[in-house]
Amino acid sequence: MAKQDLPRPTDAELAILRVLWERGPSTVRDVTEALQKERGTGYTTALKLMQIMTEKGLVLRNDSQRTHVYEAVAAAEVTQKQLVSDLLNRAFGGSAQQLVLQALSSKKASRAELAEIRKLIDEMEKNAK
Amino acid sequence: MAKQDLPRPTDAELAILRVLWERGPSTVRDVTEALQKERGTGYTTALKLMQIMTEKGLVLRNDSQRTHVYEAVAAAEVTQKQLVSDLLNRAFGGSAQQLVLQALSSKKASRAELAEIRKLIDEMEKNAK
DNA sequence: CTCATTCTACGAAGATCTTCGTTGACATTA
DNA sequence: TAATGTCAACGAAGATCTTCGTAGAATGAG
Repeated sequence: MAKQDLPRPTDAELAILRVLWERGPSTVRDVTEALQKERGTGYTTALKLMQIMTEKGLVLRNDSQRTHVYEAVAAAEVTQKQLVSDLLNRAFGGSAQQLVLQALSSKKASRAELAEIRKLIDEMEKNAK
Repeated sequence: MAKQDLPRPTDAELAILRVLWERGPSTVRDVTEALQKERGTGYTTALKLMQIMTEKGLVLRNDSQRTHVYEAVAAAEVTQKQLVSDLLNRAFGGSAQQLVLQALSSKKASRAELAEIRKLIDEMEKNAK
């Protein structure tokens, strides 16, 4: 039990999770290099963040080798869903419709994306009671 | 010019903005009472937050009366769009489609809501090139 | 005018976030 | 084995967030 007690990741933590989601299990060096470009993150900074994330349970550390290997505990989809749900409650009063509206208009989706979303809605209507 | 330089509101700040959006221009006392119930926010806490928000430019203060009246600078929709766009970039690599998917599945929308969203997509498809 | 009430201002405390310098352990290689 | 480089651990500094105690100014009642 327990499993969904993961705290909301901070901005810097989320950046690290994104690297882990993309690369799979990685070392501090790997993550640092990935973040070096987009944020200029230094090695000890990434290390410290990943140590804290280990304490929080956001990542898992394999220290059987001298060079530790970290991996995200929750899959991208799980964390993303949590973040959306959180934003939904904090800023939209729970109205998924409003959020979807803002999401679609903030970054105008392509025709193909719209079609995909429409397909999704069809599915949901079928499954809705 | 300038106008969209508003910083991302923190959790506590967002709670205050939600009250201002709902009630319109309000006093510290008004806001405190609204937040007292859902968060147990005290008077000086709300006051301090609103003072900080004034400095940040998130709210406007009318101090022509002894009891100051505050109002949100940005309409709900503007701030919401910013928050969604922000989350989109931080957690979804810019894929609006993925975000919409998570939003719809996290809080299963009602049949009516789904219909609304579908209508929205129809509009967007029409306007898309 | 005096007292009690209501308000804003100020500052500080504790928590969290982010960054990084330093240290000592370990590994590689010359 | 001695020198060099890589790594995790630790602590601390500065920033921001959140809360609230206290003080002083304005207002209204008696």
